[in-house]
Amino acid sequence: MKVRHRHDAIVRSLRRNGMTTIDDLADEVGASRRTVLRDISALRDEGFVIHSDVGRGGGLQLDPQSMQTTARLSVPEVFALLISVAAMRAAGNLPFSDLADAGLAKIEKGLPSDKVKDLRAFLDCLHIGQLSPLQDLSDMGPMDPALLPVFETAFLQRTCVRFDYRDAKGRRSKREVEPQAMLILPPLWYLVAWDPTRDDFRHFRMDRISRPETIEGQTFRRRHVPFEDDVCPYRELSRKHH
Amino acid sequence: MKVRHRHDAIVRSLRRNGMTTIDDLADEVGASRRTVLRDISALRDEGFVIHSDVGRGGGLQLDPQSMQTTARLSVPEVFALLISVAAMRAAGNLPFSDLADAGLAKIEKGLPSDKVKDLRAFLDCLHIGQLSPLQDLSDMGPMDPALLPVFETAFLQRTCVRFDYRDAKGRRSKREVEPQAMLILPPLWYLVAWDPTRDDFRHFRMDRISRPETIEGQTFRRRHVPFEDDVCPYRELSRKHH
DNA sequence: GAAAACGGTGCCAAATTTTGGCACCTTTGA
DNA sequence: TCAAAGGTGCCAAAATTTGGCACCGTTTTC
Repeated sequence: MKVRHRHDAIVRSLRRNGMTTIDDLADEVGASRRTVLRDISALRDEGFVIHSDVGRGGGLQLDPQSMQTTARLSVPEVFALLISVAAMRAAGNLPFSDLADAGLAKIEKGLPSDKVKDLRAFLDCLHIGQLSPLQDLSDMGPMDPALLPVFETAFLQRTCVRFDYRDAKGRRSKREVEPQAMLILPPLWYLVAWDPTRDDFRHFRMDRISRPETIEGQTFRRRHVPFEDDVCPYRELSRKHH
Repeated sequence: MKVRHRHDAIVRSLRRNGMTTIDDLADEVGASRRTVLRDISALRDEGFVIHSDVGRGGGLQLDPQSMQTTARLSVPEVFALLISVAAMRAAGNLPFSDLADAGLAKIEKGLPSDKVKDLRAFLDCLHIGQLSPLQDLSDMGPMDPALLPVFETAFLQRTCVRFDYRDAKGRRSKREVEPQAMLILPPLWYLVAWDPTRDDFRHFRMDRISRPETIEGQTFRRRHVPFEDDVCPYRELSRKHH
């Protein structure tokens, strides 16, 4: 029997019986007394609160208050948490990131609404870079509020997107691209997209995009976006865009 | 690395990259090609839908709609999430902080009250400064992975900690201190601790700490750490440490 | 048509983790 | 005082996981 399953069995038994002894548990799950003790210890590490009464007539009791993670989070809340943790990881060298990730994975799983999946698909394409100390933030403009819904659709359903773009020198152009990823270099947001007419990746500062719209019925394949680890190979490009 | 964690890492990577090859995955999670293949197989058994394109130019793709299982959030995971959100709020340039806070508040309600008190107490000890543009990051070393569990225990249970420290001039010393706060000046982390033998606060760069261990049974009282608002009065000190 | 870049399988020895047994400790109720 | 309870440290045996290796079948590229 797998460890995981045995742990589950122990928790179930504790829930059911209220009070149990280690030997009974060992008997029930078919493991040795020593192993059950180890399991109990592991469960405590995981956060289960298990009271133990030592001495004759004693036993184990699972605190029913422990491990209640029945939090019903709203979709925007989960979304916000996801971004927090992604940003945290991107900052680098932060302890506990793995734990936070693991926790979020569980939260997600507890919220099986379609809307969450939509947002998640959107977030899957999110790359968050290091804060650039030399960044010039002065010309960061507001983002078009229509962007988010359009790109949500784009990332979830892989539909192409059309928009107007104004580059660093103020030149305007019309684009039709395949959105492949989002790149966040706080506080700037970029869209990384494959441009079929140029047959190459291009990236667009989100606050320079206007009049975005979904191109109905025109879908695309995902490509390998050339990111290396968490380091942003577009650093030079983004600087150029400033 | 535990199997379960590797599986999570793989799912995360698949989500992030959209399209990946097995060799890339193996590289990323630090396992062999064969092991990753086995993991993929296991994930498929668990219900994840992973499409594979064989042949040159092919790769793996995770169906974002694919199944998710039940949730069980552990206290350390909530702990990690709290830190993430606190860090993000301090960074100041990402939206959605309020939402993330609201979400976490809901999660907290599900935990036993004493745990929440501990978590809050820890958060109170977390000070996150602004990124200094002039920061010299060149000598930031890797943190000892043993630090995390030791300091988690220290902050949650108020146990003293023993470790070796190497200061800016390379001098080594042994320390036994009471961890009072964590100071984050991205990307540097400092431990702010009361040193009983010196009868004063000392701070330690996390990446210069080695061989950390919990001093079993020796606990301490919290003290008032002399921070003012979110500004770090140790700025000079930390610079001295660079 | 050959080579290269993909995913995938079977097998086995080595590495790693888990397990069970044992001795022994402390606490508690009868 | 004794028996029944939880708990720890240690170690060798058992089980599982891992990493090579050889080899297959596709598909794209040259």
